[in-house]
Amino acid sequence: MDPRFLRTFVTVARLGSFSAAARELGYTQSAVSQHIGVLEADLGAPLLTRRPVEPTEAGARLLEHAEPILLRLDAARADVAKVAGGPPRSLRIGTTPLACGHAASLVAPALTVTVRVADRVTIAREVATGVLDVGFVDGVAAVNDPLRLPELGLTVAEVWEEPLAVAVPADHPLIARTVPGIARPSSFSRSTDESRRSRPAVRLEDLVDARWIDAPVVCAPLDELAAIARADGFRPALHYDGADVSGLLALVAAGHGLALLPRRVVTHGLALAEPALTHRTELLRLGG
Amino acid sequence: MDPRFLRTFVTVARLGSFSAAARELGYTQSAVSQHIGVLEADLGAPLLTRRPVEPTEAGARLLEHAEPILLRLDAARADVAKVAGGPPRSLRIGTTPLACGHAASLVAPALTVTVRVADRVTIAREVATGVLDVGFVDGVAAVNDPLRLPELGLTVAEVWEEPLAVAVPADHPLIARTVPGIARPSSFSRSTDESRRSRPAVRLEDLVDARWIDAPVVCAPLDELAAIARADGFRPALHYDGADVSGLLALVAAGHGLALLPRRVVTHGLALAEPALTHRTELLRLGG
DNA sequence: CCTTCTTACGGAGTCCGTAAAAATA
DNA sequence: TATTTTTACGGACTCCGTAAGAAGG
Repeated sequence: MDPRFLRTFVTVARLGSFSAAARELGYTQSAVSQHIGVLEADLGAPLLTRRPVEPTEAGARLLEHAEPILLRLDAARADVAKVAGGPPRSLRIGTTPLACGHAASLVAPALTVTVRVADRVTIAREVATGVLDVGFVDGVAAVNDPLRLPELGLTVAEVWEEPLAVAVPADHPLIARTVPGIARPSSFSRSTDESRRSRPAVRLEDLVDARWIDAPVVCAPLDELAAIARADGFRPALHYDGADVSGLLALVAAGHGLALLPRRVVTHGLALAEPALTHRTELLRLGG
Repeated sequence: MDPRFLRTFVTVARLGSFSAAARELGYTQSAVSQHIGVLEADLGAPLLTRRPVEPTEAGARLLEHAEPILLRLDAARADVAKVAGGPPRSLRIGTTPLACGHAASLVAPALTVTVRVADRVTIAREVATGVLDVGFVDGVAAVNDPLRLPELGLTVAEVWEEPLAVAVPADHPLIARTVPGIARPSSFSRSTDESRRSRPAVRLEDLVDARWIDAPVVCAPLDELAAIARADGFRPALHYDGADVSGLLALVAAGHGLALLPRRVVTHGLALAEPALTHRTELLRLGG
């Protein structure tokens, strides 16, 4: 199973065409056909149907392994290159939108610093492959639990955890029902210990049936949230693909749904009863 | 980075010798030398020192990636072979010692069933590579958290969670100090809710400085426990390499140290205050 | 010197492009 | 028939064994 063949296999599967894959990879169609042929002979099973070109069951199984393998091979190369190469000339920082504040905590030395914002998995991948030097990623997790990221041999160099809150519109019925009158803009920043204690916090499982906004780039994807909170059925009322927090908050304010975010960015929100759930930011580095 | 070359690299690193690796892999010394040479040229850095043969810094980084990659390649092959091959003739079950009870829950169909007992990582590896059809592994984790296993594309088909207890000798000072008089053999099985409530449970972090027995094959390794319980310094008083629970309990009874085990196997023990920590057993299968 | 690793060289096999054939819509 | 994939074939390259050459201890 030559990695090159695996690469053409995933490319063919992705593009649904031998010829298109050949074009993308700089091979001839013939070569691609031979790659797939060798792979199928080696594994003893057809991996793709032809016309239309789609993965067979065996091919689907292989696909699920091939991509992590190829990614990890790139990570290995990048990791070796890093220790082999001398001191870095520039610093390339990657960060998810909400982790950007922590990224600023890195004192910038006398280097050219560039910052790139993307989603969690992209950041992890690019740190692993050496495109980025460090990455800041955030998400929702149980206290002291690492974020669930693809295993690429990355190390978590530093960790920050902060409380969560459910962002809600100012006039959301849930506020009226469970915590009357807290929906003031400064509810979190100004509330005293006393007012906070007197206000019952919301349990996540009670909000399962509410309308949620799925904003996987900004914070935890809903399906992941369901796994963490041990509650099925967080169905999205709306899918927000932006990377911008204020845009998400505007949607929440307009009543399109709720969102689970770090308390610091939430103006109208409900405190969480789950103390074991936090917003976690991790600083990722390559190697050990 | 031909996987074959990676394989000879890890073999050379493990054996500390080109010739020994050649013997083990069925190559000539020359071929092994060429493999390493190609790898070093490709990555642009020396990977091994010669005489003595030891990984360089770059080599150490590569090693950390190479083994998971090779394992995953085997897993991919096994996974495809599984869907390609017809219905299985025999069922090979792997299990960790404490998960064996759950393994018995698998109703055995009209197949030849063989059971193999090994440690967690071995079981996971052999399920991934198709040596075993299913695997039962156990360990300590936070409630609803998966066990930390090498990422090999395995699926968790079923899960059991049960309460934990700290196994202690009948006359351990901790019993006298924290929960006087509970060290009766039937303390857990016979205790009523009332007696249980009146008996203060023990927090794991209070036991950090106690003497522990590290029994990584039987239950969670101590270093992992430290990570889960967020407490450093679980230093082992004794390292138990056996796979046998009764042997471990005998050592505990003889006062050689404490052990964290599922409550069902503990006769003299302390209940845990952490409700979020459980003994978890997972049924592992290949593929999705 | 003896062990261990490296280098030189050549045969067998692999990889991939050109070109022609086959297959499917 | 038009498009896409497969097969045939050959050149260049790779892999690995034999054998001779360095390099340590």
